[in-house]
Amino acid sequence: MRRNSHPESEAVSGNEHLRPAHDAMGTKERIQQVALELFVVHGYEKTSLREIADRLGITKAALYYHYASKQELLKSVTQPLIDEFEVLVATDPDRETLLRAYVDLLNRHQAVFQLVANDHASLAAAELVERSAKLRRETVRQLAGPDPRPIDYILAGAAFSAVAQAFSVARSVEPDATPALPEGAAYPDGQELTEVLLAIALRVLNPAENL
Amino acid sequence: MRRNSHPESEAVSGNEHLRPAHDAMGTKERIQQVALELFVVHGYEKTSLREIADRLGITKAALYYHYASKQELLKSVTQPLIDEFEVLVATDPDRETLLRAYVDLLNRHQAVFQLVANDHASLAAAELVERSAKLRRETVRQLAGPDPRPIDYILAGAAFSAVAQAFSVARSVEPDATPALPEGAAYPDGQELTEVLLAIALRVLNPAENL
DNA sequence: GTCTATATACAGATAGAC
DNA sequence: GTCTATCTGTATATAGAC
Repeated sequence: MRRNSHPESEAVSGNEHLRPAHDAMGTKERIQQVALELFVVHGYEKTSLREIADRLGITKAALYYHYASKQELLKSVTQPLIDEFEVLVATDPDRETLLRAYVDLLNRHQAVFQLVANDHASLAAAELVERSAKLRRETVRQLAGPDPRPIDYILAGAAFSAVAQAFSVARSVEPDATPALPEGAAYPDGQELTEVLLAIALRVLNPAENL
Repeated sequence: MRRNSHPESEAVSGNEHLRPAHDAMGTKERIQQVALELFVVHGYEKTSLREIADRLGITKAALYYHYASKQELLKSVTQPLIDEFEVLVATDPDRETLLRAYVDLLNRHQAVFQLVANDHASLAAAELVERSAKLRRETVRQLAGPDPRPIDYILAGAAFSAVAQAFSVARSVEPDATPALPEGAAYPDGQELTEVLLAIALRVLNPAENL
């Protein structure tokens, strides 16, 4: 990968005002933040670097100082979630631990989840199609339990998806797609929401005998 | 490149006054079919008209004889599913009827579901963001039952999503994302699959008291 | 109904000044 | 670290011949 220079170290050189790692890091993070927002709304392919730059009040060329390409910018946005998820499944946790950790991931990487779940094109551009498929395969396998029958895989997939969707409703990720709540009513959140999501998953994961 | 100027379908040439567009229908449908396949795999924005034309053995310009724009082609592909879905929810069916009809929709419009579920950009380009949000809102409302509390909406969303995901696993819509089955094992299909999906939904939709 | 050729637009990306 | 200016590729869409 090509690097123009190291913005973090250069600012400390002279007698300028303090513009340490702070400034460069701040810009990179603001770029990621704006890019993520636009990717989620318009999709990766439909979002142009011009649009990102305009929103930030800079030019396209300035973007290229921070990221070598549009693809690199996308990867930098999706990487933390994928890496964390892979570490999680690699520990081969039990059902409940896995589900709780998954809900924690949903909470901390909400927007990135929304992006990769709704925009396959961004998965492809980030070269994550295979890795994310493997993640889903592994998660389903762990949820399906030992000696799974076909129906157990179906239930595991359903439970996995139900948790994410229930989270999406409770956190109003797509407000237009959910009925409005009456005055005074509110969705559970925090630890209470985690318990609800866990309970939903366990409902689905009940043994298949009575199907 | 193929230069055949008369594809087929002279069978009804005596009936132009009754079915004037019949000649073009075959070609139009082949275009839709190829377009849908490519949209699903690469996403709407990443699929070029050149790619569609090449796959059909014609040129881009020929495409424009059949569809006024790329957007019109997309709309013609997504319209049948959306229209049918809207008719369905407009009948305000009971839970079980709705779920069975939904599974029927999944079966008959599998690829279109896959497209709009995984590619928000195509929803936007087809100007279906609002309509599909309303469809989901209405479906969730009907699944949540009368006098729903917040938790009932959460359960309804979870159940809705669980059915689609369970269907996707059982029909191996994304084979790489599902663990391989052992020799001789197979997923349920047809009426049996419908019953399984219904049972999963009803598991989730159980009253919320024991959450 | 399909072709060749082209108009037009805008995307991602680079060069070099400041 | 950001700018202006530009290169290059490719996309949608159109014009007009056959």
